Order: sequence, then structure tokens, then C-alpha cells
Amino acid sequence: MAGLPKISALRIERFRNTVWEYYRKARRRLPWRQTTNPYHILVSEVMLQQTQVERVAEKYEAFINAFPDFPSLRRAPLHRVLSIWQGLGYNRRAIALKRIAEEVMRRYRGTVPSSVEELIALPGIGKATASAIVAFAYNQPSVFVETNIRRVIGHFFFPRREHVTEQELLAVVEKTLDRSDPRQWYYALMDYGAMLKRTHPNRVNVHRRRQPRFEGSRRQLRGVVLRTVLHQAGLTESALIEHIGKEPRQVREVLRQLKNEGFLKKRGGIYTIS
DNA sequence: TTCCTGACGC
DNA sequence: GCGTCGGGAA
Repeated sequence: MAGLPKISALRIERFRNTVWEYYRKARRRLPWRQTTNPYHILVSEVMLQQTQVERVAEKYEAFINAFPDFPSLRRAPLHRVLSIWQGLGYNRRAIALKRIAEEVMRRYRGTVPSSVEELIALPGIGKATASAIVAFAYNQPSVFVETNIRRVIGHFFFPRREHVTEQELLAVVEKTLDRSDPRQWYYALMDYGAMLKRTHPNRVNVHRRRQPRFEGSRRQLRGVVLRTVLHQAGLTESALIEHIGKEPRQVREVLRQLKNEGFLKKRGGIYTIS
């Protein structure tokens, strides 16, 4: 357990001023920042998990237009949700969102919960996303770290440190959090982090596991299989294997996997997406 | 190759 | 704690 860093009040104030000043001049006008609708904010936060802002911006509007509220998302067929999701990656998030719509309607009567504990209990929502929703939808001073915040805190409070633990980062985030307006503060913090990424590239002070190569991977095949069933519903297993033209054994394995995860259904030897 | 407003099962 | 989950862009 590393000792908590002692940060003077003066240093905190200077840090806040720096971040606020940058935000005043160069804040990003993102579509999900123009709303206070908790559902819209929840959707954006799930989309933004491990996905660049620019790419989410392209999909967000289409998704919100197609499914403007929990009821419309809940009753939408999965294949429609997945086709709008196409290109965002981590397709299981689309399934999670549908299940969230189901849960929120049933258990919370359509109102997004405002506590981190309740939010974490929803599928596809972990600590970071739950805290972000609390901050952005309800303007509450929750404490969380994501990649932009990590970069900012590392830059100002742990310079030339090779590795900084999650605990250390959270402690500093909590101390420097401007509770007068948590929502705007976190927007500002993350915008500053996005700026640092451009001005100080490859200065990463957190250990990150590198992903295996995507080309030729099973995840790539999963994407291909899902897209194929999406566009060519009602094919048998052998027809799918023929159409996809990859290792039959691997395609079969992926089909079984996708079926178990709720992407596909098989009825009478025919694969569909409900 | 690396990274991206992580979550989840084991 | 480790593996897996997408896909696009730089």
C-alpha cells in the first residue's frame, strides 16, 4: 500500500485552474454532452468503453434516433440493434444495452438508477462506467479513473513514474475533484487528457496488457460470422460455412459460442438473430 | 503495432 | 490476476 500523496491546497487550486482554463478555451462539443437525459448518457458511456470518441460520435446519433428511450430499445429486435451497432466493436455491449433496458423498465420503472451500486448490478456496467453515469447524468461527485483521467493525473502528480496504481490515481482524483460541478469537471479532465495524448504521445504510466494480433484471430472471425448472419439470416450451418469460406471447425466453434452468448438462435438447423 | 472514456468469467 | 471480447485509425 503506497502512502497517500500529500497535496497542498495551493497545488490543487493550481491544477484545477489549469484544467478549467483549458476547458474554457478548447472543450470538445460532443453530442452526449448536449443532453441530461440519463438514458442517452448511459448509452454513450457504454459505447465509449474501449472505443474512441470519434468513432462513437458517428454511431451515437443513429442509435439514439432509432431507440430514443428504454421502451423502444427493449422492444426492438436484437438484429436491428446489432446492425446499427456494426463497426463499434465489442458487440456484446449491444446485447447488454437491451438487457439494461429490460432491467431498468422492470425494476426501476424506466428511471436510470443514481447510485453506483445499483448501476454496477446492471449488465455491461462496471465501476468506471457506473461512476461516469452518476457524474454525467446526475452531476454527483463520484470518483473514477479512465484512460484520459489516468493520463492527466499521471502527468501532473506522478511525472517520471513508471507505474501508478489504481488506488493512487483514485486518491488524487478524489482530492482534486471540483465538487461545485462534477459533470463539467470530469468533462474538463477528460478533455485535458485527450489533449495530452496528442502533445505527449506514448507516455503511458500504467501497465497495460497488449492485445493479441487481430488479423486471423477468433475475434475477427466472430465479427465476420455475426455480420454474415446479420445480412443473410436463415442459413444452415453448412451454408454459413460455405458462404464464409474459413476453417469449418472454427466457424462451427464460433457459431456455438455466439449462440451461447445470446447473439444467435438456432431453430431447425437454421441460424437467426432475434 | 498501438491504442481506445472497460467488463466479465475463470 | 489473466484471457477474451471488435474494429478502425494513426
